[in-house]
Amino acid sequence: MAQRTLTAQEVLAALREEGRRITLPKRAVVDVLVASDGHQTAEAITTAVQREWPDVSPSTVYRILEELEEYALVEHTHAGHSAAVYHLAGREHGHATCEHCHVTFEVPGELFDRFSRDLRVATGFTLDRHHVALSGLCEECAELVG
Amino acid sequence: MAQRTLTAQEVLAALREEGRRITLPKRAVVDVLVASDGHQTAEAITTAVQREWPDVSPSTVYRILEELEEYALVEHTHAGHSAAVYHLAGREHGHATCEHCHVTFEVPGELFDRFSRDLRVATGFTLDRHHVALSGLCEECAELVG
DNA sequence: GTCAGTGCAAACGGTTTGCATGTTT
DNA sequence: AAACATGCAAACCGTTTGCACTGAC
Repeated sequence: MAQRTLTAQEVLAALREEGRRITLPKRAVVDVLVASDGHQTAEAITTAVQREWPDVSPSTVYRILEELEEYALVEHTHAGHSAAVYHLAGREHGHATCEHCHVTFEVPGELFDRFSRDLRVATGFTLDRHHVALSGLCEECAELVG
Repeated sequence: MAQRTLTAQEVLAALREEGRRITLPKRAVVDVLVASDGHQTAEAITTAVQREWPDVSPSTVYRILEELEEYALVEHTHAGHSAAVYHLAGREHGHATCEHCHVTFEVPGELFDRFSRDLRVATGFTLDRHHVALSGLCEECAELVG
């Protein structure tokens, strides 16, 4: 897996190489993903795209995100009951979502290594550290909420 | 936190003590939870209840589960994109859901201890080991899927 | 010109809610 | 009798899908 996130050009080039067409909505979605380089819901991505291109529809954004995931250019993560968050593929990491402020943080992949091994030995379960976010409280909210 | 799961009588007694009324649907839901002692979706609980009491409605089951959670008699856990699973409060444990067969397993609480500490030290994040299930592959599916 | 990609609107699964009725206390 | 709890149906949110049209190649 790559050690840095991709650029817009790299993402579009990869799509072209797979024989997919490059369209305005795709450029817009990729631009939003690259610009924010964060973990955003499909709705947030749609809103950001629509600021510049108001008639790009939510369903198109979902289809584009799905297409990007198919070629491992984007990944999504689920956090509790809330909407999935999407981000460019790149650094290997896990996720942790604050139950109070609902922000999703990255967690360095190495932190999972020992836990992942212990878990497999004890239970036979192979951890996918990426696809579901850990749940809990971020530092600020832990102080507030107790 | 208690070290064993509750009995139906204990659950109903706790509700009564809180001034809630004991109704047929509540008895039925609690019976299903006690009988299976597993991790079930609201839909599965509803179906089980309806085998004996066909006109208990799904919304009532949701409301009862919510009420039981309010008094910490039941807990629910999210696993990826799928429906939440509910179970009686009791043993302290985490959850792991197989991405392939969608079964949710319990993970002994102690397994999380070191990871939880490392995570807090490294990132400031306080893990809630219960509310979101780990994601990955169970032993059988890992063999099948690779 | 062809076909992948799009916008729209409707459907979806899981869950919540408003309201009139029924049942526990 | 007075709350509280229920059933039903409709609404909800995030997401997916069918369809006719548009625009990249």
